Amino acid sequence: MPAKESFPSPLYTVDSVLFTYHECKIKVLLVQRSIEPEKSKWALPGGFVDLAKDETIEAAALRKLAEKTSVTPPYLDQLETRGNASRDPRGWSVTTIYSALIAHQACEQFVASVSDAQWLDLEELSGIKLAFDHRDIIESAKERMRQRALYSIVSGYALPESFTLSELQHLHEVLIGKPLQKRSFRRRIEQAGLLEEVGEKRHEGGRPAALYRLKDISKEFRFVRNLEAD
Amino acid sequence: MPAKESFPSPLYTVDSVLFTYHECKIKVLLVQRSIEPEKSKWALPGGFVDLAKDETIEAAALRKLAEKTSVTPPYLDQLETRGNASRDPRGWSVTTIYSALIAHQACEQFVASVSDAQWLDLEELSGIKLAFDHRDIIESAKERMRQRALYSIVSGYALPESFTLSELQHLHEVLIGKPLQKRSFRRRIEQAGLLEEVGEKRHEGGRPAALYRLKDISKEFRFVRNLEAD
DNA sequence: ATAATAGTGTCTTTCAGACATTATCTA
DNA sequence: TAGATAATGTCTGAAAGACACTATTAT
Repeated sequence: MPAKESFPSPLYTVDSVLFTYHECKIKVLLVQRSIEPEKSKWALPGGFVDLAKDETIEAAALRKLAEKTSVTPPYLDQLETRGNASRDPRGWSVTTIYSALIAHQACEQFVASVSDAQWLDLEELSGIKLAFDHRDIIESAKERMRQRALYSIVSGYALPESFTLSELQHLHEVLIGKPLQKRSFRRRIEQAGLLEEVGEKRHEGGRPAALYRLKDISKEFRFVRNLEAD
Repeated sequence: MPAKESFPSPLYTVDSVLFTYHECKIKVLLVQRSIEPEKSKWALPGGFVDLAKDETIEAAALRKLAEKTSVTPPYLDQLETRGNASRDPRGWSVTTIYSALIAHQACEQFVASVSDAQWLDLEELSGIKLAFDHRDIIESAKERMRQRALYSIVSGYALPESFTLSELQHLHEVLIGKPLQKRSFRRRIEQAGLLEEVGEKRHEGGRPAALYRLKDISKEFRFVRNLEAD
């Protein structure tokens, strides 16, 4: 057995992949780093836990998000934790990653008003310099979102509080990457009673669509059968 | 904005919930703490990352498990990370929890030979003093195992390398907490091609059962439809 | 009326549930 | 032979896929 050791702790941070949906695209919130290392590169919103202020790591993630968006997202879910000797040039570091969703309109103003935060299309990521292993993390968060779209409707938290079924379906189609059967999509949502009707709405031509909002149970609900993938 | 701060790191550890299956029971590996805090209470195998020796947090978890069982488990999966100001009396602490599976026979000898490690029935947990929030963590790992049993057969890694379909089904029944339809269980496994046949085996009375081993694809495979729960 | 989008009817397909039947062993 | 466990046949039922059809609006 080894002798008594001191065990310095690794650096520990929390980061969030905050998604939204706007103009038929999935977007992710990025902030520009103002300090070394990786200064001026774009990164996920996050940072060190404030041991005095934060009660939990989740609270730390929410605090960091609120600093960048002025609001706290209605959906936050722990994704995974990555830790190794090489992801941060400062040395051994660990980060717990949260996946979050918010309506674009809810923080559009605020994000547009600051220069160090922006919404970026998932498609445009390839051209951007990202800090640390954040590109890989976003990829993994995206894949989890895609899987979730097959058996839940939590992705609806990326929409405004009220939305049409067509909007919700289209969001799912973008996430999954292929078209869905309207009948199947609506049938299961109705059967599970996941939505609440609110009013009516007019569109560019066509019959007006009913508006819905997510019931709280949608957050936990999982369909027992997945939609078709690939 | 706050002034420049120092940001002390929280304590960071990795812990594993190592399950196995023996004599029709699910068991979890516990180790007795030899030092304060929570000295002499039973705890999950784990501890601090060794920044010099461990390349990743997963490697740290495996190293800790190997110290207690002498072998590395064939299945290891990151469960969740918990971090708050109150779970450890020493102060702010964070732990990343892995869920692992191993055949009972693979480490039976070793575990039986040391006094500070034991396999404990999930049912017997209520009578034992557990350190920190480990009881709650085990509960959460157990629930995840149960969910997985509905759409995958990874729980088979808690069995010896070769096993019968009846054994695998019974393990699933214990995890899920209710009997399963033999036909449904076998049909989906065969259709997905998750197992490999190996030989024959004799039992206490009755027709001999074919022996199978898990194919590697079983680790990633998910059925699109869950078995019935509740 | 036409175009556009929302919403429904209904038939097919897939796969799990239920349970009976056959197969192969031991005592 | 009976008893036990393994393995399969097959019918039913639930829910998704496919796609045509109707409904309601704007122009």
